[in-house]
Amino acid sequence: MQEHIDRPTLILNAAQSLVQTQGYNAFSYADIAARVGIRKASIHYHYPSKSDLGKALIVRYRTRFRQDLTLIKQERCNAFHKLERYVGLYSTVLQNEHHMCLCGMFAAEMETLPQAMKEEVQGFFAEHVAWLTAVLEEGLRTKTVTYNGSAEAEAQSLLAGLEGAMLVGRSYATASWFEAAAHQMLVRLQASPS
Amino acid sequence: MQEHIDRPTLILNAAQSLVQTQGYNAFSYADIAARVGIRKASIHYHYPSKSDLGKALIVRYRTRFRQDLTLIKQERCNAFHKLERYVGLYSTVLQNEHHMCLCGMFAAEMETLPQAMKEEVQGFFAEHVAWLTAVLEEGLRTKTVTYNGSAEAEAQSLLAGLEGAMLVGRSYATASWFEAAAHQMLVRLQASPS
DNA sequence: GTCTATAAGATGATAGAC
DNA sequence: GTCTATCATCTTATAGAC
Repeated sequence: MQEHIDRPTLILNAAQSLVQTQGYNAFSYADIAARVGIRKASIHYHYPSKSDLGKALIVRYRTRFRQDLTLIKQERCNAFHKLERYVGLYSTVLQNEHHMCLCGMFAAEMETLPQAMKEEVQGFFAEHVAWLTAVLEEGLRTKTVTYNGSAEAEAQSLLAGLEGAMLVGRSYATASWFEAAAHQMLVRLQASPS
Repeated sequence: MQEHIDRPTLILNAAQSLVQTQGYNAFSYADIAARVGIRKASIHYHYPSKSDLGKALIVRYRTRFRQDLTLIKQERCNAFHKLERYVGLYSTVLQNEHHMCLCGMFAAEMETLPQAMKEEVQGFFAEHVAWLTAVLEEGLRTKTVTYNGSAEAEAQSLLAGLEGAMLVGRSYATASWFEAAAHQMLVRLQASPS
């Protein structure tokens, strides 16, 4: 049942895992080569420079996340449940070998990244804030979500909370740190049934 | 009026700024040497290995932050205002050349750090959660702060929100990203006068 | 497409003169 | 304490054989 996975994908998989655990500046082509079982030169054939690889990493990550967001949006469930599902996406990332959000990690290293990568990272966050803002507005209308102030500010606050909870929670061995903080954010947003 | 600042301090200052903007793995002794105007070997005299330097960085950062927390705690103001002051500390760090929280940056790179540094980073966060938990409990008693659930979970959530708001906000050029998210967190915690 | 070989430069770190 | 000089190793990247 073992699927054939092409080289470029295997390289991206290894690279993504390395970025999410150690950061973009902390891994080398040698690390990927060791994990995939090929030579460094072969990686350069598929991704000539490290920034090409980095760019491809974010593009794929954004595409996958965009699909998840679209799926959640289409689900027949209320806005609060959509937020729960959204938080679940982050929980899943973290539970997978204590991975940090790829773009959260890139955000930390932002100043050292080539321009093409910076723009992708900014696009990721802008996209998520826009998605969250829409869901929060829907939640207010349908009275399944509660908050004060603008939906956009609340979206920024929630996104910040989740990225920060991954960041800090990852520095501890216990997985519960993230879960406690994230649960607190969700409960706060839940409208009490009237 | 120019004070004499000793070499070890000048080295720490340069190193701290480099970590807060680029990360621990992205700067080298050569970068510090260029900024301070000395040679690489001189840095090794004061801090033999990079991990010695890293450790000294966190110890100083924790000490300074601890002094700030003690000062805020002693102020004659209500618990909500203490939280405002706490948020102000992060705002100040970020406004200083878009610096990320030193320990937030280290948290991202956690897996690549030597054990001695890891423990310092964990200690930093544990200390802040403990301080926030106490203030949040006081706020609930004195009715200046409002939240549901345990004070500790709320403390984790706030700390995560602030670290995350710095992380994401820093990836944009605009300073307002952090301010909007942080303001949202504060307003949410403020008890309405009865 | 993948390999070996190699380049050119950066990295953390040390020895020893001053 | 700071310097020059040097080290071994690692880094991204390329040339060319297979």
